[in-house]
Amino acid sequence: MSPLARFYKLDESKRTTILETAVSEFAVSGFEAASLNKIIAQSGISKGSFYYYFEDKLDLLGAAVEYYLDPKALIDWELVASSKTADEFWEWISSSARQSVLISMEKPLMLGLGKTITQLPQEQLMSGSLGEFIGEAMRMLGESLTHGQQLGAIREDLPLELLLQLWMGIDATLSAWTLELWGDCTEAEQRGLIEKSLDTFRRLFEP
Amino acid sequence: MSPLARFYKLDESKRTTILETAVSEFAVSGFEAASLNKIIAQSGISKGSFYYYFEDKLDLLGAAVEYYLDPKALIDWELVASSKTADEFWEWISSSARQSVLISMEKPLMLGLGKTITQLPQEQLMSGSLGEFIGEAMRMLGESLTHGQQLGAIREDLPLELLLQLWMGIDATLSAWTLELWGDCTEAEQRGLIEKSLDTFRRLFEP
DNA sequence: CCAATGGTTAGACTGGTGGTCTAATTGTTG
DNA sequence: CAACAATTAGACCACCAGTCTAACCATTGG
Repeated sequence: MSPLARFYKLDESKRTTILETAVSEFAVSGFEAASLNKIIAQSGISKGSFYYYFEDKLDLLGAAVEYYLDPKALIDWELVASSKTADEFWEWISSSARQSVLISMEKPLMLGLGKTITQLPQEQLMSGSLGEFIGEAMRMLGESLTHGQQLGAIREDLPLELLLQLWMGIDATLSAWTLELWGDCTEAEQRGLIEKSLDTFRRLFEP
Repeated sequence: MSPLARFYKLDESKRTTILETAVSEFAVSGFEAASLNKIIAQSGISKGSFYYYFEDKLDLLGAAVEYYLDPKALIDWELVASSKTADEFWEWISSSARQSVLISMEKPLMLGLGKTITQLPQEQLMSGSLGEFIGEAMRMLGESLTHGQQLGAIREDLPLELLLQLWMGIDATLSAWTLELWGDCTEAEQRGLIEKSLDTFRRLFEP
Protein backbone atom coordinates (compact mmCIF):
# COMPACT_ATOMS: atom_id res chain seq x y z
CA MET A 1 0.00 0.00 0.00
CA SER A 2 1.35 3.38 -0.96
CA PRO A 3 2.14 5.91 1.75
CA LEU A 4 -0.42 8.37 0.42
CA ALA A 5 -3.13 5.71 0.48
CA ARG A 6 -2.38 5.14 4.15
CA PHE A 7 -2.53 8.88 4.77
CA TYR A 8 -6.01 9.17 3.35
CA LYS A 9 -7.22 6.53 5.82
CA LEU A 10 -6.32 8.71 8.78
CA ASP A 11 -8.92 10.50 10.92
CA GLU A 12 -9.96 13.71 9.27
CA SER A 13 -8.77 15.82 12.19
CA LYS A 14 -5.24 14.49 12.08
CA ARG A 15 -5.19 14.73 8.32
CA THR A 16 -6.31 18.32 8.19
CA THR A 17 -3.89 19.28 10.96
CA ILE A 18 -1.00 17.99 8.89
CA LEU A 19 -2.27 19.50 5.66
CA GLU A 20 -3.06 22.90 7.14
CA THR A 21 0.37 23.06 8.69
CA ALA A 22 1.99 22.04 5.43
CA VAL A 23 -0.04 24.50 3.37
CA SER A 24 0.88 27.46 5.51
CA GLU A 25 4.54 26.51 5.65
CA PHE A 26 4.84 25.93 1.93
CA ALA A 27 2.80 28.99 1.01
CA VAL A 28 4.89 31.29 3.17
CA SER A 29 8.38 29.87 2.75
CA GLY A 30 8.40 28.18 -0.63
CA PHE A 31 9.29 24.58 -1.16
CA GLU A 32 13.00 24.46 -0.36
CA ALA A 33 12.92 26.90 2.52
CA ALA A 34 9.97 25.18 4.19
CA SER A 35 11.31 23.03 7.00
CA LEU A 36 9.91 19.54 6.91
CA ASN A 37 11.13 18.99 10.44
CA LYS A 38 9.10 21.97 11.62
CA ILE A 39 6.01 20.80 9.77
CA ILE A 40 6.37 17.39 11.37
CA ALA A 41 6.91 18.76 14.84
CA GLN A 42 4.10 21.29 14.52
CA SER A 43 1.74 18.60 13.30
CA GLY A 44 2.48 16.60 16.43
CA ILE A 45 3.57 13.46 14.63
CA SER A 46 6.89 11.70 14.54
CA LYS A 47 9.29 11.46 11.66
CA GLY A 48 8.60 7.75 11.37
CA SER A 49 4.90 8.38 10.99
CA PHE A 50 5.47 11.07 8.44
CA TYR A 51 7.44 8.81 6.17
CA TYR A 52 4.85 6.14 6.72
CA TYR A 53 2.29 8.49 5.20
CA PHE A 54 4.31 10.32 2.58
CA GLU A 55 6.90 9.37 0.02
CA ASP A 56 8.94 12.49 0.67
CA LYS A 57 8.68 16.24 1.06
CA LEU A 58 7.38 16.70 -2.48
CA ASP A 59 4.66 14.15 -1.87
CA LEU A 60 3.45 16.23 1.06
CA LEU A 61 3.38 19.31 -1.13
CA GLY A 62 1.29 17.37 -3.61
CA ALA A 63 -1.23 16.43 -0.94
CA ALA A 64 -1.26 19.98 0.41
CA VAL A 65 -1.87 21.44 -3.03
CA GLU A 66 -4.65 19.02 -3.79
CA TYR A 67 -6.18 19.83 -0.42
CA TYR A 68 -6.02 23.59 -0.74
CA LEU A 69 -6.23 24.36 -4.44
CA ASP A 70 -9.26 23.29 -6.34
CA PRO A 71 -8.30 23.51 -10.01
CA LYS A 72 -11.92 23.99 -10.93
CA ALA A 73 -12.07 26.97 -8.60
CA LEU A 74 -9.63 28.95 -10.69
CA ILE A 75 -11.46 28.82 -13.95
CA ASP A 76 -14.68 26.91 -14.39
CA TRP A 77 -13.46 24.95 -17.37
CA GLU A 78 -16.68 23.07 -17.95
CA LEU A 79 -18.50 26.31 -18.50
CA VAL A 80 -15.77 27.55 -20.80
CA ALA A 81 -15.88 24.30 -22.73
CA SER A 82 -19.66 24.62 -23.14
CA SER A 83 -19.39 27.94 -24.94
CA LYS A 84 -20.71 28.04 -28.48
CA THR A 85 -19.21 31.27 -29.79
CA ALA A 86 -16.02 33.22 -29.34
CA ASP A 87 -17.80 35.97 -27.41
CA GLU A 88 -19.37 33.42 -25.13
CA PHE A 89 -15.96 31.85 -24.62
CA TRP A 90 -14.44 35.09 -23.41
CA GLU A 91 -17.55 35.86 -21.41
CA TRP A 92 -17.07 32.70 -19.39
CA ILE A 93 -13.38 33.37 -18.94
CA SER A 94 -14.29 36.79 -17.61
CA SER A 95 -16.89 35.62 -15.12
CA SER A 96 -14.61 32.84 -13.95
CA ALA A 97 -11.83 35.35 -13.45
CA ARG A 98 -14.03 37.39 -11.12
CA GLN A 99 -15.03 34.23 -9.30
CA SER A 100 -11.46 33.12 -8.84
CA VAL A 101 -10.50 36.46 -7.35
CA LEU A 102 -13.24 36.09 -4.77
CA ILE A 103 -12.10 32.59 -3.90
CA SER A 104 -8.52 33.76 -3.64
CA MET A 105 -9.58 36.44 -1.18
CA GLU A 106 -11.18 33.80 1.03
CA LYS A 107 -8.14 31.56 0.84
CA PRO A 108 -5.27 33.95 1.36
CA LEU A 109 -2.63 31.24 1.11
CA MET A 110 -3.68 30.33 -2.40
CA LEU A 111 -1.47 32.89 -4.07
CA GLY A 112 1.56 31.92 -2.03
CA LEU A 113 0.99 28.24 -2.63
CA GLY A 114 0.62 28.89 -6.33
CA LYS A 115 3.87 30.80 -6.33
CA THR A 116 5.58 27.95 -4.51
CA ILE A 117 4.40 25.59 -7.21
CA THR A 118 5.36 27.72 -10.18
CA GLN A 119 8.85 28.23 -8.81
CA LEU A 120 9.51 24.49 -8.69
CA PRO A 121 11.91 23.05 -11.27
CA GLN A 122 10.06 21.36 -14.09
CA GLU A 123 11.09 17.83 -13.13
CA GLN A 124 9.80 18.19 -9.58
CA LEU A 125 6.66 19.94 -10.72
CA MET A 126 5.73 17.11 -13.01
CA SER A 127 6.58 14.12 -10.85
CA GLY A 128 4.64 12.23 -8.23
CA SER A 129 1.24 13.15 -6.88
CA LEU A 130 1.86 16.84 -7.50
CA GLY A 131 2.61 16.07 -11.14
CA GLU A 132 -0.75 14.39 -11.52
CA PHE A 133 -2.51 17.43 -10.14
CA ILE A 134 -0.59 19.84 -12.31
CA GLY A 135 -0.98 17.63 -15.34
CA GLU A 136 -4.73 17.53 -14.81
CA ALA A 137 -4.94 21.29 -14.47
CA MET A 138 -2.86 21.83 -17.60
CA ARG A 139 -4.87 19.27 -19.50
CA MET A 140 -8.05 21.18 -18.69
CA LEU A 141 -6.51 24.49 -19.70
CA GLY A 142 -5.19 22.93 -22.89
CA GLU A 143 -8.58 21.50 -23.80
CA SER A 144 -10.24 24.81 -23.18
CA LEU A 145 -7.75 26.64 -25.34
CA THR A 146 -8.22 24.08 -28.10
CA HIS A 147 -11.96 24.55 -27.80
CA GLY A 148 -11.40 28.28 -27.99
CA GLN A 149 -9.40 27.80 -31.16
CA GLN A 150 -12.25 25.91 -32.76
CA LEU A 151 -14.53 28.83 -31.94
CA GLY A 152 -12.06 31.31 -33.35
CA ALA A 153 -11.53 32.81 -29.91
CA ILE A 154 -7.90 31.77 -29.58
CA ARG A 155 -5.03 32.29 -32.01
CA GLU A 156 -3.66 29.25 -33.78
CA ASP A 157 -0.30 30.50 -34.98
CA LEU A 158 1.56 29.42 -31.86
CA PRO A 159 1.92 25.86 -30.59
CA LEU A 160 -0.44 24.88 -27.81
CA GLU A 161 2.47 24.17 -25.50
CA LEU A 162 3.65 27.76 -25.79
CA LEU A 163 0.15 29.14 -25.35
CA LEU A 164 -0.14 27.18 -22.11
CA GLN A 165 3.10 28.54 -20.73
CA LEU A 166 2.24 32.08 -21.71
CA TRP A 167 -1.21 31.75 -20.20
CA MET A 168 0.07 30.47 -16.89
CA GLY A 169 2.77 33.09 -16.70
CA ILE A 170 0.44 35.97 -17.44
CA ASP A 171 -2.16 34.55 -15.11
CA ALA A 172 0.26 34.39 -12.20
CA THR A 173 1.44 37.95 -12.76
CA LEU A 174 -2.01 39.43 -13.22
CA SER A 175 -3.52 37.48 -10.33
CA ALA A 176 -0.85 38.73 -7.97
CA TRP A 177 -1.39 42.29 -9.17
CA THR A 178 -5.17 42.07 -8.91
CA LEU A 179 -5.16 40.54 -5.45
CA GLU A 180 -2.75 43.11 -4.14
CA LEU A 181 -5.02 45.97 -5.11
CA TRP A 182 -8.40 44.30 -4.69
CA GLY A 183 -9.01 45.06 -1.04
CA ASP A 184 -8.46 48.80 -1.39
CA CYS A 185 -10.69 49.17 -4.43
CA THR A 186 -14.26 50.30 -4.83
CA GLU A 187 -16.52 47.90 -6.63
CA ALA A 188 -16.20 49.91 -9.83
CA GLU A 189 -12.43 49.85 -9.59
CA GLN A 190 -12.53 46.12 -9.01
CA ARG A 191 -14.49 45.71 -12.22
CA GLY A 192 -11.81 47.80 -13.88
CA LEU A 193 -9.09 45.47 -12.63
CA ILE A 194 -10.84 42.42 -14.00
CA GLU A 195 -11.47 44.22 -17.25
CA LYS A 196 -7.83 45.16 -17.65
CA SER A 197 -6.74 41.62 -16.90
CA LEU A 198 -9.17 40.25 -19.41
CA ASP A 199 -8.10 42.81 -21.98
CA THR A 200 -4.52 41.67 -21.54
CA PHE A 201 -5.50 38.06 -22.10
CA ARG A 202 -7.55 38.89 -25.17
CA ARG A 203 -4.76 40.95 -26.67
CA LEU A 204 -2.39 38.05 -26.35
CA PHE A 205 -4.57 35.11 -27.17
CA GLU A 206 -7.14 36.27 -29.64
CA PRO A 207 -6.38 35.46 -33.27
CA MET B 1 36.88 46.08 2.96
CA SER B 2 33.97 44.13 1.65
CA PRO B 3 34.46 40.52 0.65
CA LEU B 4 33.51 41.20 -2.97
CA ALA B 5 36.06 44.01 -3.19
CA ARG B 6 38.74 41.57 -2.08
CA PHE B 7 37.52 39.08 -4.66
CA TYR B 8 37.93 41.53 -7.50
CA LYS B 9 41.57 42.02 -6.55
CA LEU B 10 42.37 38.38 -7.21
CA ASP B 11 44.38 37.18 -10.23
CA GLU B 12 42.13 36.93 -13.21
CA SER B 13 42.77 33.21 -13.64
CA LYS B 14 41.66 32.33 -10.12
CA ARG B 15 38.71 34.66 -10.39
CA THR B 16 37.45 33.20 -13.66
CA THR B 17 37.95 29.66 -12.38
CA ILE B 18 35.65 30.38 -9.48
CA LEU B 19 33.13 32.25 -11.56
CA GLU B 20 33.01 29.71 -14.39
CA THR B 21 32.50 26.93 -11.88
CA ALA B 22 29.78 28.87 -10.13
CA VAL B 23 28.03 29.81 -13.37
CA SER B 24 27.81 26.24 -14.62
CA GLU B 25 26.66 24.92 -11.24
CA PHE B 26 23.99 27.59 -10.79
CA ALA B 27 22.82 27.42 -14.39
CA VAL B 28 22.39 23.67 -14.32
CA SER B 29 21.10 23.06 -10.81
CA GLY B 30 19.35 26.24 -9.80
CA PHE B 31 20.24 28.23 -6.73
CA GLU B 32 19.16 25.99 -3.88
CA ALA B 33 20.24 22.72 -5.45
CA ALA B 34 23.66 24.02 -6.40
CA SER B 35 26.14 22.76 -3.84
CA LEU B 36 28.34 25.50 -2.51
CA ASN B 37 30.71 22.92 -1.10
CA LYS B 38 31.16 21.41 -4.55
CA ILE B 39 31.75 24.78 -6.14
CA ILE B 40 34.35 25.54 -3.51
CA ALA B 41 36.09 22.19 -3.89
CA GLN B 42 35.96 22.31 -7.66
CA SER B 43 37.41 25.81 -7.67
CA GLY B 44 40.35 24.54 -5.65
CA ILE B 45 39.93 27.00 -2.81
CA SER B 46 39.17 26.47 0.82
CA LYS B 47 36.02 27.36 2.66
CA GLY B 48 37.84 30.00 4.60
CA SER B 49 38.98 31.71 1.43
CA PHE B 50 35.54 31.54 -0.07
CA TYR B 51 33.97 33.39 2.82
CA TYR B 52 36.84 35.82 2.70
CA TYR B 53 35.80 36.71 -0.84
CA PHE B 54 32.03 36.39 -0.68
CA GLU B 55 29.37 37.37 1.77
CA ASP B 56 27.43 34.17 1.24
CA LYS B 57 26.09 31.87 -1.47
CA LEU B 58 23.82 34.56 -2.89
CA ASP B 59 26.75 36.93 -3.16
CA LEU B 60 28.54 34.39 -5.32
CA LEU B 61 25.49 34.11 -7.55
CA GLY B 62 25.51 37.86 -7.90
CA ALA B 63 29.14 37.85 -9.02
CA ALA B 64 28.50 34.93 -11.37
CA VAL B 65 25.52 36.67 -12.94
CA GLU B 66 27.38 39.91 -13.38
CA TYR B 67 30.25 37.97 -14.94
CA TYR B 68 28.16 35.94 -17.35
CA LEU B 69 25.13 38.06 -18.18
CA ASP B 70 25.65 41.38 -19.77
CA PRO B 71 22.37 43.23 -19.37
CA LYS B 72 23.17 45.32 -22.41
CA ALA B 73 23.55 42.15 -24.44
CA LEU B 74 19.91 41.24 -24.01
CA ILE B 75 18.39 44.37 -25.41
CA ASP B 76 20.47 47.30 -26.53
CA TRP B 77 18.66 49.82 -24.44
CA GLU B 78 20.61 52.81 -25.59
CA LEU B 79 19.51 52.22 -29.13
CA VAL B 80 15.93 51.74 -28.01
CA ALA B 81 16.12 54.92 -25.98
CA SER B 82 17.40 56.82 -29.04
CA SER B 83 14.34 56.00 -31.11
CA LYS B 84 12.27 58.95 -32.30
CA THR B 85 9.05 57.26 -33.38
CA ALA B 86 6.97 54.31 -32.28
CA ASP B 87 7.91 52.33 -35.37
CA GLU B 88 11.57 53.00 -34.75
CA PHE B 89 11.11 51.93 -31.14
CA TRP B 90 9.76 48.54 -32.13
CA GLU B 91 12.34 48.25 -34.88
CA TRP B 92 15.15 48.48 -32.36
CA ILE B 93 13.43 46.01 -30.06
CA SER B 94 13.19 43.63 -32.96
CA SER B 95 16.81 43.89 -34.04
CA SER B 96 17.96 43.61 -30.44
CA ALA B 97 15.84 40.50 -30.03
CA ARG B 98 17.64 38.85 -32.95
CA GLN B 99 20.97 39.93 -31.53
CA SER B 100 20.17 38.53 -28.10
CA VAL B 101 19.26 35.16 -29.58
CA LEU B 102 22.64 34.97 -31.27
CA ILE B 103 24.43 35.85 -28.06
CA SER B 104 22.39 33.27 -26.17
CA MET B 105 23.43 30.62 -28.65
CA GLU B 106 27.07 31.41 -27.97
CA LYS B 107 26.58 31.34 -24.24
CA PRO B 108 24.50 28.25 -23.68
CA LEU B 109 24.37 28.71 -19.92
CA MET B 110 22.67 32.06 -20.24
CA LEU B 111 19.18 30.64 -20.37
CA GLY B 112 19.75 28.35 -17.40
CA LEU B 113 21.28 31.13 -15.38
CA GLY B 114 18.39 33.39 -16.26
CA LYS B 115 15.97 30.74 -15.12
CA THR B 116 17.87 30.33 -11.86
CA ILE B 117 17.51 34.04 -11.25
CA THR B 118 13.84 34.32 -12.10
CA GLN B 119 12.98 31.44 -9.80
CA LEU B 120 14.52 33.18 -6.81
CA PRO B 121 12.15 34.55 -4.18
CA GLN B 122 11.72 38.29 -4.52
CA GLU B 123 13.60 39.16 -1.35
CA GLN B 124 16.70 37.22 -2.40
CA LEU B 125 16.49 38.51 -5.94
CA MET B 126 16.55 42.09 -4.79
CA SER B 127 19.17 41.93 -2.06
CA GLY B 128 22.92 42.20 -2.14
CA SER B 129 25.09 42.42 -5.20
CA LEU B 130 22.59 40.44 -7.26
CA GLY B 131 19.90 42.92 -6.32
CA GLU B 132 21.99 45.77 -7.68
CA PHE B 133 22.43 43.97 -10.98
CA ILE B 134 18.77 43.13 -11.28
CA GLY B 135 17.77 46.58 -10.18
CA GLU B 136 19.98 48.11 -12.85
CA ALA B 137 18.53 45.85 -15.54
CA MET B 138 14.99 46.65 -14.49
CA ARG B 139 15.76 50.33 -14.32
CA MET B 140 16.94 50.24 -17.92
CA LEU B 141 13.89 48.31 -19.03
CA GLY B 142 11.64 50.67 -17.14
CA GLU B 143 13.23 53.72 -18.71
CA SER B 144 12.88 52.23 -22.15
CA LEU B 145 9.25 51.45 -21.59
CA THR B 146 8.64 54.96 -20.34
CA HIS B 147 10.38 56.29 -23.41
CA GLY B 148 8.19 54.01 -25.50
CA GLN B 149 5.13 55.43 -23.80
CA GLN B 150 6.19 58.97 -24.74
CA LEU B 151 6.45 57.84 -28.35
CA GLY B 152 3.06 56.19 -28.22
CA ALA B 153 4.64 52.78 -28.69
CA ILE B 154 3.71 51.41 -25.27
CA ARG B 155 0.33 51.37 -23.58
CA GLU B 156 -0.20 53.63 -20.60
CA ASP B 157 -3.23 52.08 -18.98
CA LEU B 158 -1.25 49.74 -16.75
CA PRO B 159 1.23 50.74 -14.05
CA LEU B 160 4.86 50.58 -15.07
CA GLU B 161 5.56 48.04 -12.35
CA LEU B 162 3.08 45.62 -13.88
CA LEU B 163 4.37 46.23 -17.39
CA LEU B 164 7.86 45.33 -16.18
CA GLN B 165 6.73 42.09 -14.63
CA LEU B 166 4.71 41.12 -17.66
CA TRP B 167 7.59 41.96 -19.95
CA MET B 168 10.08 39.86 -18.04
CA GLY B 169 7.70 36.95 -17.76
CA ILE B 170 6.86 36.92 -21.45
CA ASP B 171 10.48 37.43 -22.36
CA ALA B 172 11.61 34.41 -20.35
CA THR B 173 8.93 32.19 -21.87
CA LEU B 174 9.49 33.31 -25.44
CA SER B 175 13.27 33.22 -25.15
CA ALA B 176 13.19 29.64 -23.93
CA TRP B 177 10.85 28.68 -26.76
CA THR B 178 12.89 30.45 -29.42
CA LEU B 179 16.19 29.03 -28.27
CA GLU B 180 14.80 25.52 -28.15
CA LEU B 181 13.78 25.62 -31.79
CA TRP B 182 16.48 27.92 -33.15
CA GLY B 183 19.11 25.36 -34.00
CA ASP B 184 16.80 23.20 -36.10
CA CYS B 185 15.40 26.09 -38.11
CA THR B 186 16.23 27.44 -41.53
CA GLU B 187 17.09 31.10 -41.65
CA ALA B 188 13.60 31.91 -42.88
CA GLU B 189 12.04 29.98 -40.03
CA GLN B 190 14.31 31.76 -37.60
CA ARG B 191 13.02 35.07 -38.90
CA GLY B 192 9.54 33.68 -38.35
CA LEU B 193 10.31 32.88 -34.72
CA ILE B 194 11.58 36.38 -34.04
CA GLU B 195 8.59 37.82 -35.83
CA LYS B 196 6.15 35.79 -33.75
CA SER B 197 7.88 36.78 -30.53
CA LEU B 198 7.81 40.41 -31.53
CA ASP B 199 4.17 40.16 -32.53
CA THR B 200 3.39 38.79 -29.08
CA PHE B 201 5.16 41.68 -27.42
CA ARG B 202 3.43 44.24 -29.62
CA ARG B 203 0.02 42.74 -28.96
CA LEU B 204 0.54 43.04 -25.26
CA PHE B 205 2.37 46.30 -24.93
CA GLU B 206 1.16 48.56 -27.71
CA PRO B 207 -1.52 51.05 -26.74
C1' DC C 1 -7.12 -15.79 27.65
C1' DC C 2 -3.04 -15.79 25.62
C1' DA C 3 0.08 -15.71 21.59
C1' DA C 4 1.42 -14.35 17.39
C1' DT C 5 1.15 -11.34 13.62
C1' DG C 6 1.32 -7.11 11.12
C1' DG C 7 0.08 -2.28 10.88
C1' DT C 8 1.88 1.84 13.22
C1' DT C 9 4.93 4.89 15.88
C1' DA C 10 9.03 6.94 18.04
C1' DG C 11 13.26 8.89 17.57
C1' DA C 12 18.23 7.96 17.07
C1' DC C 13 21.11 8.17 13.20
C1' DT C 14 23.32 9.35 8.44
C1' DG C 15 25.41 12.10 4.97
C1' DG C 16 24.98 16.46 3.38
C1' DT C 17 24.02 21.59 3.62
C1' DG C 18 25.40 26.73 4.25
C1' DG C 19 27.89 29.25 7.37
C1' DT C 20 31.33 30.31 11.56
C1' DC C 21 35.64 30.33 13.93
C1' DT C 22 40.31 29.87 15.18
C1' DA C 23 44.86 28.82 14.31
C1' DA C 24 48.42 28.67 11.09
C1' DT C 25 50.64 30.64 7.15
C1' DT C 26 52.08 34.02 4.07
C1' DG C 27 53.18 38.73 2.60
C1' DT C 28 54.58 43.41 3.73
C1' DT C 29 56.52 47.01 6.00
C1' DG C 30 59.50 49.31 9.60
C1' DC D 1 64.79 40.34 11.51
C1' DA D 2 60.50 41.55 13.91
C1' DA D 3 55.95 42.83 14.02
C1' DC D 4 51.74 43.15 12.02
C1' DA D 5 48.22 42.54 8.68
C1' DA D 6 46.28 39.89 4.87
C1' DT D 7 45.09 35.44 3.59
C1' DT D 8 44.31 30.45 3.91
C1' DA D 9 43.01 26.01 5.81
C1' DG D 10 39.84 23.09 7.59
C1' DA D 11 37.58 21.69 11.98
C1' DC D 12 33.31 22.66 13.62
C1' DC D 13 28.12 24.02 14.13
C1' DA D 14 23.16 23.74 13.64
C1' DC D 15 20.05 22.20 10.64
C1' DC D 16 18.35 19.71 6.58
C1' DA D 17 15.74 15.59 4.21
C1' DG D 18 15.60 11.01 4.55
C1' DT D 19 16.68 5.94 6.69
C1' DC D 20 16.40 2.39 10.02
C1' DT D 21 15.30 -0.36 13.87
C1' DA D 22 13.16 -1.36 17.96
C1' DA D 23 9.13 -0.87 20.40
C1' DC D 24 4.19 -0.50 20.55
C1' DC D 25 -0.47 -1.72 19.92
C1' DA D 26 -4.52 -3.82 17.81
C1' DT D 27 -6.39 -7.38 15.60
C1' DT D 28 -6.96 -12.14 14.82
C1' DG D 29 -6.67 -17.34 15.65
C1' DG D 30 -6.48 -21.10 18.71
